[in-house]
Amino acid sequence: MAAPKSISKPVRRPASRAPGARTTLAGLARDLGLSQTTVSFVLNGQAEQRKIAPKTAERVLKAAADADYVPNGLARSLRQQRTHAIGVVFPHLRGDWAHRITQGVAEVMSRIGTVPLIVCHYGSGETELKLLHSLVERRVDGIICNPLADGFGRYQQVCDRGVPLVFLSDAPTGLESISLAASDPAAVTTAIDHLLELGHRRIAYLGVRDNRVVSEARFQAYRQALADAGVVVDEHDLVLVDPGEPFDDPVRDLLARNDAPTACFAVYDDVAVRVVELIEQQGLRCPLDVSVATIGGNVPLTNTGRHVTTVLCPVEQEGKAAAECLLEMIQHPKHEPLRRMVGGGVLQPGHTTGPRAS
Amino acid sequence: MAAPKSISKPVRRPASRAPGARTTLAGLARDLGLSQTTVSFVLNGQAEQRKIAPKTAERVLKAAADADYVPNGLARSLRQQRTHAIGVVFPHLRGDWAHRITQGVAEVMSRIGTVPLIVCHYGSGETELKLLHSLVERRVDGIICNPLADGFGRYQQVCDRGVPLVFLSDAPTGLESISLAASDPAAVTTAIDHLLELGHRRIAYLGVRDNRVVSEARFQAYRQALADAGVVVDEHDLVLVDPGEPFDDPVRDLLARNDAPTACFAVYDDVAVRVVELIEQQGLRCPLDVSVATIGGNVPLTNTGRHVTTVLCPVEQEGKAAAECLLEMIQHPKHEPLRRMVGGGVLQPGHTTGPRAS
DNA sequence: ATGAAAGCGCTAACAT
DNA sequence: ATGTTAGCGCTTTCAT
Repeated sequence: MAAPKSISKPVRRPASRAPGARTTLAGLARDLGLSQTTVSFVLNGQAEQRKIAPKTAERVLKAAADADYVPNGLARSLRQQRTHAIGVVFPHLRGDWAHRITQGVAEVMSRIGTVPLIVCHYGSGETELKLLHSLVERRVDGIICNPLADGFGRYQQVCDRGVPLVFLSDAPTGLESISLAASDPAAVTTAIDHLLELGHRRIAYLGVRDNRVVSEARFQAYRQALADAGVVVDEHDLVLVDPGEPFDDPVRDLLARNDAPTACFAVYDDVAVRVVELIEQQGLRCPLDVSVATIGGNVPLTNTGRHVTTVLCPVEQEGKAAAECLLEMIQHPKHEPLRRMVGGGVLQPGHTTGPRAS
Repeated sequence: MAAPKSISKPVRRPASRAPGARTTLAGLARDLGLSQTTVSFVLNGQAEQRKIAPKTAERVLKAAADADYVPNGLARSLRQQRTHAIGVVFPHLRGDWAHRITQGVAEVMSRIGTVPLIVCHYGSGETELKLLHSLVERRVDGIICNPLADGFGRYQQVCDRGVPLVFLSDAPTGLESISLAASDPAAVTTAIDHLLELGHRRIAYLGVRDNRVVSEARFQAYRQALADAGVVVDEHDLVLVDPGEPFDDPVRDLLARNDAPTACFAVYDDVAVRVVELIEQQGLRCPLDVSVATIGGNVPLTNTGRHVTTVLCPVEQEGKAAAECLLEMIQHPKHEPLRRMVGGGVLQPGHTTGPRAS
């Protein structure tokens, strides 16, 4: 019989033990002279249920507190196949939009002890892809995403990999297989109809070529609303700038024309605010010379004395709706894609007038 | 010799196999007739280094792609003791502040393939505690946090648990042991001095009791700047509202007084914007009747025709500085606490005047 | 009322 | 050039 090479097997550490060595469940159990099972049960509040002796439970709790034990969520999630985290993917965090959305999301998710992890790709599809991949790798329980117009492949991938996905606010055409929570696009119609009712027939469109589906959808709704009213759109009244590009020059050109439009529809409320400034800088009055309408409620200013008519969107409700969709999908996989439209879009008038008699 | 109970050991599954069963490294290796080691090395781009036959490497890559293999980040992180994620904790996501901060953070972190996971507690200390705990449990590599004034215990805990922590923007007194990246508080002094130079002696303070250290710090800097100039502050000129509470009434009262102040300092730029609106609503002109100064650069409007003097903060730089601090701490633990002050605070004048001769 | 042990899916030190 | 294997720290079934 060959002599054993060594009594204690050689220990192989994945890395040199970090100096801030953390207490583990095993360590705790060893110190207490108990099994991991018992300690685990107590720490997860199952002491009663598992008939652990109250004295034992108490000892465990005390030891855990003394050692400042923090369970390793990675190990737990790996074992449970559940992270109790979701990803929320935004193209930007400007204005109050992301704030209000996530507030709605957090409210719903806190009910099941799930934390929304927010990521932001600043409009870059490449970054978005990396972030989505990272979230999938991290095995989040689901993802809420405000989609880019050209990201279909990425979103499909997420779904194929089995991660529940809900689109937020935007309704990418061609991906009806993915759930969606959004504001009713009727809000645009509300705004345009309001201007039409005031007598405007020349309503400019101020938009951004920002690669977002909502931009396109709003543009279409604008055209449709005018078409429905039998109004022909002058192509010169369409101002579409690239993201980041200032509105200054195109808007000035627009206003300087002899046949300048009598009203503007701004695709987002921050655009509206900027346009009002430009109008006033041009020595024109708002709404007397030019009326401005928009969709929003994200820029606080639009509701407080700015000369803009806003169709207020219930943004938090959108966040809640998205979160509820996702919850449904997490709890009952194998679902038809859900579509939740948040009504609302309340006209907040009073800052628009009819066109001046010329 | 006792007969073996069974050829194949009983399999114990933690849960019923999810229907969307995912490919694992083991499965891939089995299908390829290779060891996990080989597959792992190839998939981690160490094929060359480990002298894997190019043909083998190719086979592995193809199989992984075909199976749409996504590595399990939980398992990887558990093993490597590294998540390649950091937490970024905000009290709110309003305005452009969080957007600009995270842009700076992301820029730095992307260099080392680490993703910033943003969380938001909406000003609630209780929620903040939960979020910090969750991040620690999830074993993020570090945390950047814009602290609340009463959260010392929570932050100390994070540090004690061995997670690198950097404070953002705010400088909690009494926690000098924690690293910090912030804007130079000299910005407040710049603003106040500017107003003093214009001849103002009655400079109101418009602030929020929002539980943030920066609010307190700015308030103190305001008092100090005036004290240094030998100006006595009228306690009636101090307007401090609770978070969420509107400024409308207190500001109207302030302006309606016979001895109304000739200038205002607003603690944040969104406050400034609101105050200008209120001033104009009162039929006063800004800056002719009342000048307004603030610190910021987060509300786009302040720089575009609003009648406010702003000391512009290089917000992205603050984010970058915080991220660089954190990086340093992650890569070299056992560090003295770092303090990085971002200079800047460029006076953007032109919208403030001296007091009117009375 | 408590414990033993089998994994979750991956990495990496150590063979061969 | 490729394989074996011991964990990372936890949950949970089954046995006692």
